[in-house]
Amino acid sequence: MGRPTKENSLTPQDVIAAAIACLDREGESALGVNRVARELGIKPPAIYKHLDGNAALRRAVALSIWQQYAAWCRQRLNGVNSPCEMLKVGGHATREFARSYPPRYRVMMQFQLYSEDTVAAPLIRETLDFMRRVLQSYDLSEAKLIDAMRMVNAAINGFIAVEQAGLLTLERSTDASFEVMLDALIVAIQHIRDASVE
Amino acid sequence: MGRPTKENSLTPQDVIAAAIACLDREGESALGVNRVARELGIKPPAIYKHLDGNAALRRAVALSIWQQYAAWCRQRLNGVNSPCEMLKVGGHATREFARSYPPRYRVMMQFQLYSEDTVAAPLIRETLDFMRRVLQSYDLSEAKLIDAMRMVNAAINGFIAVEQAGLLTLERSTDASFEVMLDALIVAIQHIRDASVE
DNA sequence: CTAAATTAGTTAACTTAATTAACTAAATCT
DNA sequence: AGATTTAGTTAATTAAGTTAACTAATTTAG
Repeated sequence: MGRPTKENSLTPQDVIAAAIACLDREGESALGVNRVARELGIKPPAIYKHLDGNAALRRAVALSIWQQYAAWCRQRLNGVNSPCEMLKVGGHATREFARSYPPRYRVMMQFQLYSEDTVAAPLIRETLDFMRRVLQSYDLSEAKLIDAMRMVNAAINGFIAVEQAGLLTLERSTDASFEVMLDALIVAIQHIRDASVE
Repeated sequence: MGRPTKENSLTPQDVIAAAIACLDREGESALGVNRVARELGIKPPAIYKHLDGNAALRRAVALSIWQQYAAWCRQRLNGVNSPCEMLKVGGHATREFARSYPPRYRVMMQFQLYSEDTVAAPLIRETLDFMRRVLQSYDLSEAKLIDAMRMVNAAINGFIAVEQAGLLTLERSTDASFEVMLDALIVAIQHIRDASVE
């Protein structure tokens, strides 16, 4: 039985969307050519007409999620102007994204970036660039700005990773701990600014 | 071809050690029953006499790595007494462990802890308990102590995760950024201590 | 000291996933 | 209308995980 009409035929975007649907419903192990083909009602080899195998599928999904995350943050940061507020809103936006779509967050974070990667590198750099703009208002030297970016990024994503791994079992609200951390990070940034360069 | 003498027969520990050897040499994808059986010179089904399949193997490996990490940190912290130094030494020890054995670090961190887990939970809790002892000398209330633990843990492990994902590509020494972060965290802890409880 | 019971391994067979190759027929282009 | 493209197909290969049935060396009990 041949192929359906062209209008009904799939695009790489359709495949990626189906993969993300599987991912959301069944977790990372569902992110495979066979599972996604079943989701789309086609046979596994047909996937190869749109994306070159499992690795390419994973990569395309990760890039798509990075874009979703960028849009998610952009929307929430719209209209926020004070650097301190931007940092907090950005932190909450990231955590909210991770809590809304845990498997997407995991795939996004596990994505291995190779510096030669001419598609992924600019996308991810751009996504993180808003943080640079936020921190720029703290009037830091270039090296200190990078240090601050790395710290904030590490703390926020590290918190979320630990939280999602189920390692925050102590008797204390994780929401409150996160809020306290964001405040403490702002103080830490100021410390980096004021520290003498050794 | 029956079985070898009992003295030559394998133990679960042997299987775990072989699995970690595969992991170190070939990365996470080598962490499977078949690959490990080949490493040991036996057939895949024989693994099941020692560990109940792939999931159990992964779990046992993760727990073993947690223990190695605990020993690694204990050794480096031996003799260090000032809380500030302990925090820094602990941070460096963790990063050094991750850089020495990247796949082990990844497996350890990806290990999903379920609170019902009566074997893993105490082990991991105990491993992180030294941090509690360090922070206790900062004289924090219980809630603040938990907040500080979560922040320090998040920042250190987040930094390492981002570093290992290859996302630290900017023109700035990652060693220096890490050092700056540890100093800033100490200030952040003091801020948590001094902050009024809202 | 022999006979029974254990048990660490085996082989054989099944399932599922990824992948490649060869094929088919609908849609498009001249 | 006929040639070409191409989105799908089926068939076959490889590899991993798993289960079941078997085997023979070791241990243990009588």
